Amino acid sequence: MGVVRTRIAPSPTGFLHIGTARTALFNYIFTKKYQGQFVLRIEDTDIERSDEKFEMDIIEGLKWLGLNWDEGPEIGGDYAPYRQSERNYTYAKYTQKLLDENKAYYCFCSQEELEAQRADLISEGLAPIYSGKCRNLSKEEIAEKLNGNNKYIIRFKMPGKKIFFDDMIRGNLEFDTELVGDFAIAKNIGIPLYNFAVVVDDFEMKITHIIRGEDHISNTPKQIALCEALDFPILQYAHLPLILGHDRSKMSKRDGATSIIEYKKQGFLPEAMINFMALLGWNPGTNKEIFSIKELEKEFSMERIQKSGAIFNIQKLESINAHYIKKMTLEKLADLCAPYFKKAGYKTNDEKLKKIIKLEQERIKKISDILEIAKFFFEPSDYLAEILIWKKSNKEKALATLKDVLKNFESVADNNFNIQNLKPILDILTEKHNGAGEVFWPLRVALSSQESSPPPLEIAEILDKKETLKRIKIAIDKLMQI
RNA sequence: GGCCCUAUCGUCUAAUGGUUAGGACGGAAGCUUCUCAAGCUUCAAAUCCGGGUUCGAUUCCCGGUAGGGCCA
Repeated sequence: MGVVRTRIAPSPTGFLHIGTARTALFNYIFTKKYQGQFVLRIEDTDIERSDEKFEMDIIEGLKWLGLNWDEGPEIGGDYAPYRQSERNYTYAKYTQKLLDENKAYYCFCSQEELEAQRADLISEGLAPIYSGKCRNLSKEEIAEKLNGNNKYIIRFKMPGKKIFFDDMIRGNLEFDTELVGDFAIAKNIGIPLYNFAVVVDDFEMKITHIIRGEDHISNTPKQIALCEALDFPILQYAHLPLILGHDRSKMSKRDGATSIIEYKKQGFLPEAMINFMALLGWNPGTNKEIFSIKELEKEFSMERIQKSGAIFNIQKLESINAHYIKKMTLEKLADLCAPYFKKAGYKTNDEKLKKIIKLEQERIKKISDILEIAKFFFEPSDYLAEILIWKKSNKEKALATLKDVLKNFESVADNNFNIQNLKPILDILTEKHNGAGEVFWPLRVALSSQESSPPPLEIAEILDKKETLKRIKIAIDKLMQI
């Protein structure tokens, strides 16, 4: 394969959603595999709907995922600018060329007229294409209408023929352009419409491979026809299957976050997102499921991309995320968790934090889970006295064991208050009270204020002697009141 | 409405013209000194339908059906 140049070309009319992120990923790993260049181009031709905040979100999201580009709006490159709104002179040049060569024409048909035609054609069961009314206006007619300030658009003269292309994922695809008709390419000389701007930019930016969503398949024949008219080379196309919502339709808000940054906020790790997205539509052909981005760069192949759409399944994402959390070093995980405690107003130190993280590491699926699952270390919550009683036990026994534990713990020196020294005590009490449940359960609930938690001694050590005794006393008081 | 794409457990997917149709997530059960989590073991769960081609089709072909996409 020669030089590979790819691009991700999002419109800043919305946040970076999972589909665009996944397309970016496939472009990125494909490009890296062939040591090519990856370009970010902002397609902001729709000025009304484009917003800088969306562009920022897109850039932030891609960077967070680690999908760095070699050329783009904020870093420049040989083919700058990389924002379509700044490239009007380029589009104007090619629009004029098509007009001069009689490959495009002014169309003065009104919106109402066009819609009426469409409706007619559809009701007759025909393809809703443009009639070609303005195709052969004379120079005089055009000049007259232009002078008369008539509203117009510029249409491309679609050659009536079949267009074939070889999709890297789907194989040979054939389209009859008779069924497409003369489509609009520009609102004005310098104001291009989607298909035209894409073709011009991909040529100007020397893109070689277009890897994009399946939703662009039917745009491809239009773009190829434009390439032919402009004497541009035909590029390699690869159309990725779509990411679907729970009901197999397009992803909507209730199927997941609107922005990739939302996943970051929810505590997903970028490496998990990458891994998950890669598996949505691609597989290595082996049972291996965990891939770093570097491994993907090596093992990725277009041949193994799926043809059918994939439903976005957050549980799978969570399980992959949990995997990466388990593999993470304590230091790194602590760094990621610390802000959640800080935000909640809990003061901690490195040592305590690491102990907590070590204990909870295998219990969280997302970083954000840490606060909910570990806040009891900082402040006990109120709980029902009844939950102190083990299901196979009763109030009297719970009270007796807690009192016993309290008495024995009190005798341990402050600086010896750790698992190692506490365990023998619990072993003796377990024997004395006929079963681990009789001792572990009430103590654990007393320390954690909840029915499910890590084991009691691990908690006690982190809490320290003073806090442990305090919580046991509270539990005893609670039991006495029922 | 036209055109295009797609079809394997609930989900993501593997496989091959001949397999007990494999794995993962999720689910169920069990084991692991109380609970949770993790880990391990086990179980349930799929080739859309109908025709061909073939000794044999989940796989190749055709037609349906369903879903999706684009055309505004």
